[in-house]
Formats: sequence, C-alpha cells, structure tokens
Amino acid sequence: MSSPRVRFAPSPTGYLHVGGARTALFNWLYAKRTGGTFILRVEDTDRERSTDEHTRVILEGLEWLGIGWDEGPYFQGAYGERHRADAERLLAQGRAYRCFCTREELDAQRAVSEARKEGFRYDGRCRRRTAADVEAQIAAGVPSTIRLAMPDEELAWDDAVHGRISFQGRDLDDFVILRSDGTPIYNHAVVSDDIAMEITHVIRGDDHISNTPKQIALYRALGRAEPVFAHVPMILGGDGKKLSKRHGATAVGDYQDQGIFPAAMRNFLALLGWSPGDDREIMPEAEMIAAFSLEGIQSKPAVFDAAKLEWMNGQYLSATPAADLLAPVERQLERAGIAVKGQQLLPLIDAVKARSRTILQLAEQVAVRLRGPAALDAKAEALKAKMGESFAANLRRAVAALDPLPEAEWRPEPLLASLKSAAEGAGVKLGDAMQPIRVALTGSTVSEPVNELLAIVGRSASLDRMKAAAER
RNA sequence: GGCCCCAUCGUCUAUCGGUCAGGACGCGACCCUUUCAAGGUCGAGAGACGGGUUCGAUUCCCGUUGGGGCUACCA
Repeated sequence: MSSPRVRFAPSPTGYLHVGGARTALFNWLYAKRTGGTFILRVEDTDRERSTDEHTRVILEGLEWLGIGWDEGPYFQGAYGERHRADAERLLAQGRAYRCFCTREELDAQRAVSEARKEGFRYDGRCRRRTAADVEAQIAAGVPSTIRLAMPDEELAWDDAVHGRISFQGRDLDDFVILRSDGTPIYNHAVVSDDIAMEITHVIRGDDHISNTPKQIALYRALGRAEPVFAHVPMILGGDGKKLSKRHGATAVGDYQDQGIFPAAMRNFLALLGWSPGDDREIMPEAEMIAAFSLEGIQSKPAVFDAAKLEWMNGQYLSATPAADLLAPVERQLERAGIAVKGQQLLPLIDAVKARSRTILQLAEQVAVRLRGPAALDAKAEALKAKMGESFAANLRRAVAALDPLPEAEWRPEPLLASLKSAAEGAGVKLGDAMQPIRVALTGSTVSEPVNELLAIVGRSASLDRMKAAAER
C-alpha cells in the first residue's frame, strides 16, 4: 500500500480554534508517524462568510504550532469546474437528478414538518419527473439544483476511532450537491476533492459523523473506494457544552498572546483526546510522533482544562534556558514601556522563571523587579492588614539593618545574615520579618527567597521601596 | 420528532475478563526553607443505573438515564 495522504480542511469562516488545531495536529502526527503526506486545503466555498483574513490567521496559527504541511494550501474554490463536472456525471448516470423546487416551497414544507414536531426530509418529488418534463423546465429557464439520488441501502464504515458505524440510506435525504448557481455543496466538494487529492485517511471532528454516510453514498455513486475515516471527539468547555467563545479563550492566537509556548500547546492538545497508552505527560515532538496511533484516540469528548495547559507550559518554561527567554521578555517589556534590554535581564529571568507559568507572567515579574509594584495584590493587602502596625515596624527595622550594608556587600549571603540578626535581635519570626519586604518590593506575597530578591532589585531601589511602603 | 455518537476520580487519562482500579492537573496536609503559590512526600477523590453472558465483569451484549452531533441551495 502506498503511503497515507491526509488533509486538514478548515473553512476560513472564523479563527483557528483549539478543536481545529487539534484535528490538524492529529493529521500531522499521523502523517509523520506513517511517512505520509499532510495536505492543507482551505474550504472556502462559503463565499459569504469566508475571508482572506481568516485564512491568513489559520495558516499563521498552524505555523506557530509548528504544524507544517507538505502540500497546499489548496483552495477549494478553485476547483468549481471539477465539482460541477462530477455532479454532471452523476446526473448523466442517473445517480443524481435535477430539482426545480424553489427555496420558498422547501421552506414551507420544512415549516409544516417542524410544526408537527417531525424531522423534515425532502420527499424526492423531482426524482419522479419525466425526461420530457425536465427538458421543458430547462427550456423555460427554470433554475434547478442537482440532488443525489440516495440509495436505499446500508451506508456503513469501520471508523478508526469508533469502530463500525452504520446508517440507512432511507433515513437520509436526497441532498443537494450542486446549487442552482452551479457551485457545490460542502459534502460534494469534499468528496470530489478528497478523491482528486487521493486522500487515504480522513481524520476530522466527530461532528462530521452524520456527514459521512452522505459522503460514502457519493463515493459509491462516483465509483470510487472510500478512504479510512477517523472521527475524533469534540472539545468541550468546563460546563460540558461544546467549546465556544463564551468559555473564554478558544482561538489558538489567544494562547499565543498569553505567552503559551507552541510546544506546550501542541503537547497539551495531543493529550486531549489521545493517549500514548502509558503515563507520559511531557512529550517531546519526536516521542509524540513515535507513539501516535489512531487507536489511541479516545471516543468520548474531552473538556478543555486551561489550568493544566498552564501547568504544562510552566514545565516547558522551567526547562527553557534564560537566554532563550530573553527575546520574548524584551518584547513584553517594551510593550510595557520598559527600555531595559540584553544580558542584564538574564539574572532577573532566572530568579522568576520557576514561579511563572507563562512568558507573560514571567515578563510581568521581571518588570516588577525593575520598576516596583504598581499596587499590592489581594493576598499582599490581606497580609498587610493582618499584620497591622508591625508591618511598617518590621520594614523600618529591616531598613535600619540593611542601610549600613555598602553596595559591595549587597549580596544574598550578607543580606540574609543581616536580616537574620535583626529579626533575632527584635525577637520576631523570620517569616514576619521577610514577608513585608517581599510585599514592599513586589506587591506580592510570592517571590524568590527575599535575600535573593533584594540582591536582584538592587540596594537603592530596595531601600526606596521599603521606606515608601513603611510610610504608606 | 428522526438518525447517529458518547459514558472510569471535579478535569485529562491507563486498564484491551481476574488490578489494593494506576498516573497527571487541580485540591488538602506534611517536609525542605528560622522567608514564597518552586521542589519532595503523603492524602482525599471514579467504573451513571438496571438487566444479562461468564467461574469471574470497569472491560462483552441489551435496556434505562444523562450528555453531545446532524437533520440548509452553511461548512
């Protein structure tokens, strides 16, 4: 058997969402794993809703994730002629027929069905027209669509994820394959393209399961063998409903903006609905490719857990050398109007790296060390309130203890020694002595060890911030 | 309404008839640090329900319930 050919076929009617990104990832992983070809096809047949901007964002999103394609991007809109020819062929072979029903007639029938709480199905009245009648209608210039004559037979396949799935042709419509303006309907365009592009494995979202029997009918009518289908389950929001904008960030670009690493996003998405079969969590790209299989894909939908994504990103962040973080941190600092650049940032990055989960958080922490806290966070406020008078008193004592230290002695070890002896002398717990300093320097109750923090912030800025906080 | 898919800790998952039902996120505690939401250790926490099949069911079958998808001259 020749090597697999798979495709990701987004429609540019919106941004690249995490569900689409994961579908693309699974296709890509499968191609990499099997030495196959990954094809990108933009399904822009919905002229009204498709935009170049969306296409651009989708392509950029895939590139950002490191999902490169071997062929394409092809644009479905460019193949209108083949779509039409395929429909005409079906028409000529009697596997499809012209329908002269108007939209208004159809809508009226649908309204009646719905009022009776029944599902609407096209009754196939035009299928029974005589050849002479059809000729007459055409001659009279009545517009028509082309509908597939759905066979009354079983339409089943062995889904690579779900196992055998079976539909009955009689439950399905004679659906339209070519509009009256000569453009193709989705299911027809997909099959025509998948045949032309020799797609062997269709890996796509679960929501296409009910499209599959229609497409199988089309493959049969067109006299072609169908590909392997693998329907991957959907991604849900925390409320168990299909993930959508009201669940917060759902576009891949949102996570890029939040400072998530592409590698972390890829790792997280891969494990959402797929498992290597063992306990591995952090998986390098090569390992994911080596372990990937369609059988490892889960059949139930998965809830998108942003907290786990952040944890995973934190793992990648901790493992990344400060030097590699310099450029993105500089970019964030510049945005915040901080001009500091270069090597001098490295110690700051190292100081806060382990406690940050995204580049954004990391850059914020670096910024705070550089120019001081804008305000206290909730926990810092609570701590200050709880400590009352002793908050300022402890700060004043710290200032008195540290002020005599010359610039050359402003290093972690001497700082710790001074702080300890001052606390001991006053009979305060070291924690009570340290936390106010942490809050004064960062506005937060969390940071690297305080003596290191003082060294990072520097002598004069540290003393200034402590004095200011003591007076406030 | 019809057709179809799905069902293990709160969440992501392992288990391919016999397991103390394992791991991860999150949560809690403890340890480390005479200072942090880092690190380490431990803990709480699951087979939707009812029938079968079987010596034995989370695992296979059926039903119920509960989710979800599709049901356009959208994709």
